[in-house]
Amino acid sequence: MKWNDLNTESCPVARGLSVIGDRWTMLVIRECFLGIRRFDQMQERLGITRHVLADRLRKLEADGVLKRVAYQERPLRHEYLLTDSGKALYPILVTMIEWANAHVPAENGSSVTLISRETNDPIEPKLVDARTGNEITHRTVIAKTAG
Amino acid sequence: MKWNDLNTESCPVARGLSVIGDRWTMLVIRECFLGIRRFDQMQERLGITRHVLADRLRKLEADGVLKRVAYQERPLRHEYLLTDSGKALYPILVTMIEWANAHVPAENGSSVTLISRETNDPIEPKLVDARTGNEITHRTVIAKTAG
DNA sequence: TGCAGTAGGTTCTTTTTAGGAACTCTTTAT
DNA sequence: ATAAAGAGTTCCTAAAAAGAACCTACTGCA
Repeated sequence: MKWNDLNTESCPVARGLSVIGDRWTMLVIRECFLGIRRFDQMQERLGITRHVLADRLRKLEADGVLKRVAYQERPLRHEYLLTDSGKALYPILVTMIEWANAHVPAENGSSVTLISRETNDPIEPKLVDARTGNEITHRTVIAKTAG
Repeated sequence: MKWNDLNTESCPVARGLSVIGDRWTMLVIRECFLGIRRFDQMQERLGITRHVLADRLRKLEADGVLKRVAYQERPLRHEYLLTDSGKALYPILVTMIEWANAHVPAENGSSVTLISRETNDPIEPKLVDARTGNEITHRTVIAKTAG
């Protein structure tokens, strides 16, 4: 199977990966959540090559995750903003942060944690079923294929 | 920045991606959650090349996500099982499924949804703070760099 | 008028990674 | 003795990413 066939798959994991399953894409998204909007700024912060960054931004725009918005004419300049679909990636980012903090040790001690914007208290992400409030684990939930 | 420098970064997003930020890795993990344990079975189901699959399994084992366990001697054969660290990836898989179902249309209508193992009811994943029960969104939570 | 600077790319060239197919090795099954 | 299963490895080609330089409007300044 070629990589590009993934997004035609019925499995949502494969479809999701066809958009964000790439070495750089989630880092670009991270920058967007941190308020970074411009090409050069992203390029410098990430250390990504300009070529690859241009490519990823194009793809993310095509996939409806980012939108390219002019912030000035003459010369025409654009910035990249998260769409609603892009903002909806936040839970993925948060669960990744949580997993990595717990399971991938940083080589230098420092790290990044999540805190409440209101109270400054650290938060402890947990995935629950909105209907019942029960925690979601691989023991309580299964995937089901629907026609 | 080279890809391999990512895992030394203090950002947990980058560290997480150094393990799972790859075209195939989460699909291999998906197979594991579906109970697939053997090389040939994974290879056939995924359509991945044997070469790349062998490489990914080696890396996942090195990163402590999978463990390689002998299920027979003579000839010696191994199977791949999720470690605790690997099982802890389940919330990432679930949030990805949820996002893709909402934001990446399948080209053929069919899809996969999550249901409760007990009641068979569909579940609706939601990320909350375990301490307060409040939903986590990019408006309520920020990242903080520590030490 | 000309020169430097800024923003957002594109064009090379070289290295890495992936795809595709065939081959190996060990052991049981026919 | 021959074939098949299971888990890879080898080799060779094609696609992507790294790295650096270059291009195209402008603006501001001397």
